[in-house]
Amino acid sequence: MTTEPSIVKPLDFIRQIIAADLASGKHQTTITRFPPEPNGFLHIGHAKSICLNFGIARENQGSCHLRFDDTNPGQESSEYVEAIKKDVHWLGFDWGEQLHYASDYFEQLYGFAVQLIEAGKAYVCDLSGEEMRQQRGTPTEPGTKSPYRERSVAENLELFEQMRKGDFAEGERVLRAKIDMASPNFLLRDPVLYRIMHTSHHRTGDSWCIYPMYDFTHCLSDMLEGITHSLCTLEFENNRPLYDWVLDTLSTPCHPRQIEFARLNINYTVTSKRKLRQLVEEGHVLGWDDPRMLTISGLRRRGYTPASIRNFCEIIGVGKRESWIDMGVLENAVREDLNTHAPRVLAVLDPLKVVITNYPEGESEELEARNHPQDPEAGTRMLPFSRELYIERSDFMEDAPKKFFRLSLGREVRLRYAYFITCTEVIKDEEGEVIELHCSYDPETRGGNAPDGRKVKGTIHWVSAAHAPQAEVRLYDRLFTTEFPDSDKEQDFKSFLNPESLQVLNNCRVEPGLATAGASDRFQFERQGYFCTDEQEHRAERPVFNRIVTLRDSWAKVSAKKK
RNA sequence: UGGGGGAUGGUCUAAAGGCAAGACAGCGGACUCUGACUCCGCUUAUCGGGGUUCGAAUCCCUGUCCCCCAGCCA
Repeated sequence: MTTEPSIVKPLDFIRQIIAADLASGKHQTTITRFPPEPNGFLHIGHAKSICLNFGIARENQGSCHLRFDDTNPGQESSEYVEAIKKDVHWLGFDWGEQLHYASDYFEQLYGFAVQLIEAGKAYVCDLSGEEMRQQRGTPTEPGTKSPYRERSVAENLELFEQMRKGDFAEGERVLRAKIDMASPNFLLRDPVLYRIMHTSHHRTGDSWCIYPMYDFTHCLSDMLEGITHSLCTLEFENNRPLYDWVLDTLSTPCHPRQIEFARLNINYTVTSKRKLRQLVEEGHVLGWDDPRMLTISGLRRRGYTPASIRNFCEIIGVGKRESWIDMGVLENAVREDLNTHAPRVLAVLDPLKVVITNYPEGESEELEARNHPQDPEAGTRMLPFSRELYIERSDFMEDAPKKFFRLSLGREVRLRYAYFITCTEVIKDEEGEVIELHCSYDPETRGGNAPDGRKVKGTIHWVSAAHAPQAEVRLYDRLFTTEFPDSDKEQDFKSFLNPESLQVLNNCRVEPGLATAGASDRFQFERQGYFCTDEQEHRAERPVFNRIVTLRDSWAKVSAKKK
């Protein structure tokens, strides 16, 4: 990955703050962090955060820590930890030595809690969750103070230690900060710092039965790691006063600055870990890495390149207003990358047999084809040609309009890199379905050009029937039928699932070289789109391709408009 | 009826008191052995109302609309 300093891009508001902090001498370096909770797979929204945090660190020769925010053991697992590490690496980022877990700080965090109690700034509260909720107040009315708020330091210390020892049942007591029950910000109305959970943790096992809450853990973890800028999404703006309160109250040696930015939203999909998990667990998709999911692993399996995702994250920018990015922007990012890098091949997805009646039976020859039209260095390959071919069913039309630049009875087209052919006869079955075409070819046009200078308007792709391996091709469409599936108050987002988001084609025919393609190899099937061998299921005996994205198709636009 | 944020073409992002710019989408055209790519052109925006100023997207006042906050989730 390279940074291009040639074009001076305006800095986003976060980079401006960081540049100012460096310029003023407030900081000598920049240390950021990406802090996922290991309770699910990363999605495209996380990619934005990853690119931001790791990108900023790289630009400033600082570092970016990968820290797992693993304070809620019921939800979390080490499978998620491994998946997340894999995804961050795949995206092209490296945390070096800076791999951390909030659970590494449990002992220190406990010590900070004790300090807070000693300072009279925290207390053990016996209220139940329901009671606490009732006493929290409303936006306009202050909450009521807990009857346990004025316990002595000694009693709090004793109780907190008992909580740690496991003397209480789950939910029986919590540790609360003593701030202000009348604050207009609910988060300052004596928030819970620790709760009792008799649950094993994926890293600390059963050594703890009290677990710190996010607001207590996150700021202190940032502080312990010397994070300079703690970047998070907008919904944490209300948490910032609490973030600052904890660090100020404990007079910590450093005080990272929390800055909030707008999370990424993309239309026709959901970017919420909770909802993605629901799709997986309820079987609406095949797994976290289903190619229709905008998880990092789904995008990888779909065939997206890391560079295209990074580029996408750069294009969309970083700001503070809530925004919805059009799915087309993501698709365009991968097209742009693949257009320059993906080798071109011929593959027929919906085969229609063509017999070249004037081509000798039992013979074949090889024709040279370029691997990339704009890149001569990509080289060439040889394609077998013979009397029986397959073309795309949609490239033939019996009653074709004038603007249909493809095959029709009596019309001449070019077979890419091969010959001009003219359709002479249409063979149909009893139902009237076209099952075969008879065509004649012009031997003079070998390679694709006519010596007499005559032109054809259309060029279509083809494969030689005897030489083309059969393949499975999976076509993907958007997962949801509506633009904002999760913003409907009445209807569940799953009711907008697109029943046609996956279409499996079993009878595709591809050019011979594709059988030996490796796992996750990407190609452009000419005139159709970009495809990728499936990282799990592709085999030489049974090639499996996933469609990454279609090519732009202005003919589809024209023909759709006429309808 | 509290507090915290936000409003620039259809969408996203710039412009830091001085020509409202770029990308995506859309439309039209050129080119073409991919109806791809590429190239050219075009349509479309500062939430409303006041004010300050030679000059306001930007500063001030005011109104409107949208998002977030009452988990022992993060």
